[in-house]
Amino acid sequence: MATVKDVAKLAGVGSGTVSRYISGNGSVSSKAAEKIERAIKQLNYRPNSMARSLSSRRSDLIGVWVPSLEGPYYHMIIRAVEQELRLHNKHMILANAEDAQSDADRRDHFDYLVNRDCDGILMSCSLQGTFELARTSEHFSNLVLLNHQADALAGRCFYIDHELGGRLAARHLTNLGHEKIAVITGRLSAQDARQRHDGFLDEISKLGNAIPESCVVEGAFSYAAAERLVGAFLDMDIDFTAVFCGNDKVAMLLISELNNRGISVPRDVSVLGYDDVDFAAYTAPPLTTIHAPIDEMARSACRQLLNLTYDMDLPFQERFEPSLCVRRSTAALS
Amino acid sequence: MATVKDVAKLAGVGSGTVSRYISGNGSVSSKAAEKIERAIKQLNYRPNSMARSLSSRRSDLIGVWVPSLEGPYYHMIIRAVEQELRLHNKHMILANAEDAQSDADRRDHFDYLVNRDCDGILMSCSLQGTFELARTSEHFSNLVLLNHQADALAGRCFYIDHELGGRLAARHLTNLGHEKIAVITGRLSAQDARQRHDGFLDEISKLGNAIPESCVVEGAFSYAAAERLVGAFLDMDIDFTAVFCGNDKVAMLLISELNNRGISVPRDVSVLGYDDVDFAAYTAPPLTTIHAPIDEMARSACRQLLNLTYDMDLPFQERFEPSLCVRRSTAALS
DNA sequence: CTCAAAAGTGGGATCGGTTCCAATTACAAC
DNA sequence: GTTGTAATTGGAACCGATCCCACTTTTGAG
Repeated sequence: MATVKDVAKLAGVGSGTVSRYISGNGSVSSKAAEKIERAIKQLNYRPNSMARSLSSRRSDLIGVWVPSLEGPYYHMIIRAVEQELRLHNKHMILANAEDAQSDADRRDHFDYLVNRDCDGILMSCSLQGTFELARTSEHFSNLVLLNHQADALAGRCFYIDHELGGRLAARHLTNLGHEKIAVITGRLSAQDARQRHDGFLDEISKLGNAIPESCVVEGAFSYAAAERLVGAFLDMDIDFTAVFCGNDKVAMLLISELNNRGISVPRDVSVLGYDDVDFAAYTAPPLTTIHAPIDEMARSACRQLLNLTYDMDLPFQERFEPSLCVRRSTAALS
Repeated sequence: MATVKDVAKLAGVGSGTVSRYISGNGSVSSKAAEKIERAIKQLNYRPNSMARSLSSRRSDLIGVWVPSLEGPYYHMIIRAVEQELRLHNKHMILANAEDAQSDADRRDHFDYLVNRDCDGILMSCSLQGTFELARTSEHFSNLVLLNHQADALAGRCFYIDHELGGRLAARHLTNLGHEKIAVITGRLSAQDARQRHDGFLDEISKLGNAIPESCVVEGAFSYAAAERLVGAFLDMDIDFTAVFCGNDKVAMLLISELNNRGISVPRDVSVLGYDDVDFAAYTAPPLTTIHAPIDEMARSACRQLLNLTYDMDLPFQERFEPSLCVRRSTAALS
């Protein structure tokens, strides 16, 4: 493999000139540029990224930490981030903490990124522990958070206004005439689940309704956990005509299990999802859900991380608004 | 940040000794080891990965090329690969060619990985073009392919026996008494889609049935394309009691659209999926499908890539067998 | 106790870039 | 033609590891 020196020699210039030509930092005469260009072509030269990183002290690597890769949610984030980074010729390295059993494990996953000397880190988290993780990290300054609002990280938190999302959900179900509503939330220790929950219940009460605590079920959201949760929920014999689910995965699962028990959606029961993940439009029936602009949020976070890390000036926005997306899993109470 | 030299000085040993201690290549006396260990702790030393890579000429980076990140299929691969690589302290960098418009674009995406000097590349492809891409690459030797069999790459191709999968599908539907069967396949220029298709039709004819060409519909598999495909398919007014779908995404979509048109699954029509992706068990009704061990295949490919690249000796296997997974989207013909 | 083989060691050369600096050249204004 | 400023240049120093080599120490067999 050819090196800068080879190129410099062939082009009859100094190695510094070649470097300047390639990086675009500093001026190079057009005569020299032409000779260098020719030499690069002739030698089929490609800069060595390790050498470049060592010497310039930037790896051009962005670490992405996610708590899980099961289901569509985090995948949508990965997809958006990969695309955005590729646009700027940065590379993503990924750490999935799904198999972590403890905070120490989660830190290991974090270190897996840090040890790679990535220039910045994007954490998609909502669990309390993850934020603490970020806080104590030495990489604090080039860190950006998805799905968490924290004063200490003002300007680096990207989030969807889930409280609003909860309100939209409450209004939709109320507008349809539903009063006996059950709620399946994610872990309320997670900020985003909490906000949806709070927004929903507050709006419900503002609308003159009240949901007894026994109608609110809390649980985790992996497919397996959600399956258990939904089963347990239906066995509780709660009297409801509509269910507000903490995410689309749970909504889909719930519909499946309701069908299984001979209950038809939306004829007998309305089911409202949350997130509007990729498959939400294609279930049977297609999910009415709260559309969360996950993709745009991820892109924004990514752009701001690039700004912070590489002193760029890309446009971004921290807060995103969800919107109601009506399909066919909810219907007016007959 | 502390360097080897700092550690060496503090420990009162040479830098080579520190390096040997850390990498485990070469012997270090227990006395020296102890001093080094102490110094590392005291200085909070962490090796610089770029310097290490430059000097050792290995980046410990594995490139993963996928044609798309839409839907669960490739995500399952990403998830498996990330986990397997992390286990061996390698890092994944990802290139998603979803936005590629041409072969040149796809090559750009490939170069995006190569330019990063990754040590090995795993390509998950089935399209013809991708294989050509791999063939002409200078990284040929440390390349492993998912979902493609090619003689030129014997020992580096990891695949599921889709012909068998097609046969299993044919037998299942035939056993249930279905004769009027429609088929929705992926692009037949892709090897894996072709194999499913061929296996299915061949087995059907072995079983004494025949499917007219007009009952076989070919199309692409993005959600949007699949939606159009399914709509067009249903508008064709084919007479069928069962449909064999090229993947679960299409099966889910088809069920949704059938419901929409007042046709119930499996009462009126049986729908058979393929792949057994993560959500297949949770649709309404849960999908009967051909389980493809995607996860294990990806892990195997990854392990063999590690073997080739880092001279390891991890167990692997090239061929995987699909199996029938009966849930509730198919039923006996009444 | 001797001596050869093995184990352990220090430090310099090296990997392939970037970046700084002093020196040179180009150019415009007068 | 002179001068001052800006553009351009070559090359050395450096980034922080690995790894080789020559050397010293330890080990154990006889």
